[in-house]
Amino acid sequence: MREMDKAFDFKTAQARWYERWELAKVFEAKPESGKQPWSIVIPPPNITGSLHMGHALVYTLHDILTRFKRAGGFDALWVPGVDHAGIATQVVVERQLKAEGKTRHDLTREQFLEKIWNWKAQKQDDIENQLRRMGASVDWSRKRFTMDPDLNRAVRRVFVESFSKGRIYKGPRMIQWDPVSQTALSDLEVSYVEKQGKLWHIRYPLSDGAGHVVVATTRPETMLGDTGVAVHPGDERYKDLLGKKLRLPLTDRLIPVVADDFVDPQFGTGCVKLTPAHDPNDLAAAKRLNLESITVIGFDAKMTANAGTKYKGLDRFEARKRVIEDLESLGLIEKIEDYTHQVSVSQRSGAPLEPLVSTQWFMDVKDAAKASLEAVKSGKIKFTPQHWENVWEHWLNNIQDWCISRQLVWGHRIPAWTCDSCEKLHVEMEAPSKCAACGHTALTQDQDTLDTWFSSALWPFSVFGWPEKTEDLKRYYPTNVLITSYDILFFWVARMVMAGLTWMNEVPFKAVYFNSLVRDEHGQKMSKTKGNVVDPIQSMDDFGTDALRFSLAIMAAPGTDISISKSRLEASRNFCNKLWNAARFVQMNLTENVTLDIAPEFGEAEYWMTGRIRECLADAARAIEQFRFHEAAETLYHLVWDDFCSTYIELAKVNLQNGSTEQKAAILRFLDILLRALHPFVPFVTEEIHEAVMNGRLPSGEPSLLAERSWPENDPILKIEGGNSALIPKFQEALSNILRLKAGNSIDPARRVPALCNLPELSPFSEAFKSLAKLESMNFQTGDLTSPTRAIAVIEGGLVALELAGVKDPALEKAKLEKERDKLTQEIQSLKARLNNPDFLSKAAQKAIEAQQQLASEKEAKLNVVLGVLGGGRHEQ
RNA sequence: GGACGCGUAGCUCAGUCUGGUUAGAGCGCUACCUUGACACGGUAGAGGUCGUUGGUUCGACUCCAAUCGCGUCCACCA
Repeated sequence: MREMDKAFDFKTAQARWYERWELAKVFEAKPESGKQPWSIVIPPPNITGSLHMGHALVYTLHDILTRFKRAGGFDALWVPGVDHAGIATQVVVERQLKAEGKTRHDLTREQFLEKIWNWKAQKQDDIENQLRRMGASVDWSRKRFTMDPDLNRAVRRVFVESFSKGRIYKGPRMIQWDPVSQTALSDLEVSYVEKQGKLWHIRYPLSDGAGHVVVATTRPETMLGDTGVAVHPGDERYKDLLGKKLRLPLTDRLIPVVADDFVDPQFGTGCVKLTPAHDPNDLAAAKRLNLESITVIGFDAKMTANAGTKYKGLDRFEARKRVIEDLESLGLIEKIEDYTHQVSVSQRSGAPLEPLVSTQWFMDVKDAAKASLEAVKSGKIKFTPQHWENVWEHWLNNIQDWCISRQLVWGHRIPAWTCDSCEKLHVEMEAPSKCAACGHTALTQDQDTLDTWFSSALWPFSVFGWPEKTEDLKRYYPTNVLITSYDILFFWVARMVMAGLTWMNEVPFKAVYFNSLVRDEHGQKMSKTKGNVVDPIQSMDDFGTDALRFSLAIMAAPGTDISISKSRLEASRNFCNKLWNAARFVQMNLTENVTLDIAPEFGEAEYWMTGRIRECLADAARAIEQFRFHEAAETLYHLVWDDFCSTYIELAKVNLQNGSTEQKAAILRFLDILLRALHPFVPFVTEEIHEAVMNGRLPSGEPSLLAERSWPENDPILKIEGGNSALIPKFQEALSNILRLKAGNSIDPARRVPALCNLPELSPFSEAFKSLAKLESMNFQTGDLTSPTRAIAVIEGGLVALELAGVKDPALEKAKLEKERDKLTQEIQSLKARLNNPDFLSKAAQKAIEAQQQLASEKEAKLNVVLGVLGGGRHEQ
């Protein structure tokens, strides 16, 4: 039997245990076990990232669920993996190249890819080790990467079939173009930042010389591509201008004045310049009005030849300056206003985007969106918190075709080939050896790759080997729950549901839990610029993984943000230490013959403790099932600290030190149950204790690793009922009143005084009273205890007293009792008022009425006792 | 413009869905205690008219409405 240290040393425990678990393959799914499957897939972290608090939270919750289910008798599977993170990764590696003074164009596609693959291998290792540090009980034998060959096959399959069904198509459309990363983006990857800018009012002269119209714009350089000016059809001011031509300044073009409903006559001058090539609204209007589209800004964000020789080749922002200067010198600027407007930028690169018409691949997701909407409406997928269903509905109802092609090297290459000879497009699983149309053997594969989220969408079934009909797929799909953060509701969750319904004909998960945002100790969003980032790695180094996990879990109330702070981490560390020391105390008092299979001997304390455990385990299990992790953690926290440590161990100290083997066996059993219950939350400290205490005491056939043992709710010891459940709370009340009397009368806690109580049922605890309150004696006698030499306190159903000849402060005691009398009187008054109210009696539930009556009579009884003591007179018990 | 979340103790947060005792926790604070599991501990305390105003109800922190303050998302304004 190893001596336990005075404090839990998490540093050595952590690495040791993860290795042991992994070696024993505790976390590997066991399809052949005959157990019911339970599965969850990790939201694959980007290979660009390193562990932050958001991950730490998600992994903690995943792991609590997975370990809980594993212990609950399920064949629990948590699939780990990482995401290739297309743009993000390429941006990072290109930045590295830049540091070496190179660009990606100095390398061939293959060389560049090789560089990224090497980088990926390193990062993947890092991420996997971080998962291990978190204690994540993932099945490493099933780990996946979104660009694994199997997953690539799934991607190609979806692409090819979608194409053949017409759901994927290629064509020119307006997209958001990132001129820095040189790629198209989907609408979701665009964010809008507020910018202080100007609103330029520009005069466009009428071609007939009869004046001008004024248009307002935030982007003057686009005027070079204007092909019309629109006014509202009902706008009287411009009625006469309809159909007339304007001379577009700085060009030699004539453009028409046209009418369209989308114009707001109230805004600006009520005239809108139309630049169909560089604005989605203008493009839509131009289509309605049959206006042509002139591209004046190219993919490099420089002005094209269409912009005129004077501006051609200028960067768009440089061109803006020049256009304004030129207009000013022509006297065509009517006015310039300060104006705050939203500028679209790439979420990844931060570059200002350019709306451009470009030929890209798109996916029509309308049918899938409808089915996904239905899946949530019908309850096939349940959201926690539920209010995200509104957001879900709104987005899916307004969904647009998804631009899936990216002009990146890193990603799943689009399986499309064009015949070099006849230019026929072939979309196939494998490269065609020759063109099916003309027989030509030279074909060129599309250069583009797919949006990262394309492969992420397939994750819940691609990880199981789809499109092959694998055993894993059959067994573990659909998964039971998805835990992720709400900021990828559309990016990922929606697309997984759409893909799952389309390709598996079944939802990918039955529940979605949206985890909270982790903020700093003042509820501020963490950011590098603010410098308030709490690093999970640092937290684990300082306080231990268990402390980090427990802190996150106990704060994880659904739908609310989490504030992580040093003091919270300390509190959790202290909790782990408390558990450790309780175990240490138990362990140091156990002889070797005390084992878990010895039938325990029960006294009142054991009956009570059993009841508490039973209740708390049921509460905790229910809370976990409902994703109320904070409730589960808090329940167990108080079970350990208040019930087990403060109450039970104190009562059982005598037994623990001098009791029988059977009495000690009961204590051991309780500790064992607590370890099993806490293990999903704090796996390391519990496993470490388990080894130190249970080694050699486990029944034969019981796994020696705590990680393999069962959730304790069905432990036979918990079936034992009996005893008087009210006794221990009564004892606690009596004890704390005695302590209060000592403190209130300024008695040195160490000074032993005689005490009395008139509740004989508490007499079995007289030793406990004496040792816990440092009493000289504890006597029980019925009837009145009042006496001028005694300090008295009223408890439920009776009195406690301290013999304090000469020390007692009668005035103080009187004041205290009077205060209690007044409070009780007031409470009784309000209860009586309620109970005398005919409306209450006729309308309230019978149960509520009875509860109030019961309460009133309890308070009255107590008041009587207080009055009796105050009267100093005789008092019938 | 549309939708959603939050406002409870000095701080950070539970509780509100499902109305009914004296509204809880952790940290912090005050006093005392180094007692053989634990000072990462123990005991006793102080501290809240639950943002505001109305309404519903026998009864509101809880339900409804309005309002103020903070935050988020979606759409869009040339």
